[in-house]
Amino acid sequence: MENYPVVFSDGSSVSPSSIMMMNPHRPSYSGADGDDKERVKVGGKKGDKKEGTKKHKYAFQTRSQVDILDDGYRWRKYGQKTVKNSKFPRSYYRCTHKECNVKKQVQRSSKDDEIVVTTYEGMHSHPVEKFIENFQNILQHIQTYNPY
DNA sequence: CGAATTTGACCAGCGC
DNA sequence: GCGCTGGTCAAATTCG
Repeated sequence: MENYPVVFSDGSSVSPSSIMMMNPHRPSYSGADGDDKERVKVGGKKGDKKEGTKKHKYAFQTRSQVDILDDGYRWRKYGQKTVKNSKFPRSYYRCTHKECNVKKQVQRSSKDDEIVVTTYEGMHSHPVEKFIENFQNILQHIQTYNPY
C-alpha cells in the first residue's frame, strides 16, 4: 500500500544494514533524512496543524512469536487498535524520550500469527540507551526461524 | 513513588 | 454529508 522500503526477513534476503540505518551508532546513520523535526498529526484535541512534511517509514516483516524486539530503545505503548484486515489488534509504540518523536507500530498477520510486521516511523535524535552487542545475533536468530 | 501500560473516547481522512 | 477506518490522547490502573 505504501511506498516505503520493505525488508523481508522471513524470505532469505534480509538486510541488516537497513535496520542498522536507524541505528545512530552507525556513521552512515546521518544522511537518511535530516528532517527529524517533522510535524506529525497529533490527535485533534488542541489546535493542531497538519504539515505537509514527509515522514519516513520503514517496515520490517519478521518471523517471530515475540512482537517486542529490543532494538536498544525504550518504547512506550500509547495505543492499540484493531485492524479490519487482521484478527489481531495493532499496537502503537513511541520512543520514551524527551524530544524523540519516533514511532513504532507492530502488527501481526491474521493468517500467520508468527509473522510480525514492525513499522518504524521517524528517526531517533539521541544515542541508543542500551547497546545490544548481540543485535545482529538477534537478526540471525530471526532468520534461523525460517522454516523453509 | 515513579513510570509504563491499559482501555475508552475523540478526531481526521477517505469512501460512498 | 454521513459513516467507517485508522491513529492518538488522556485518565486510571498496574508494575517495578
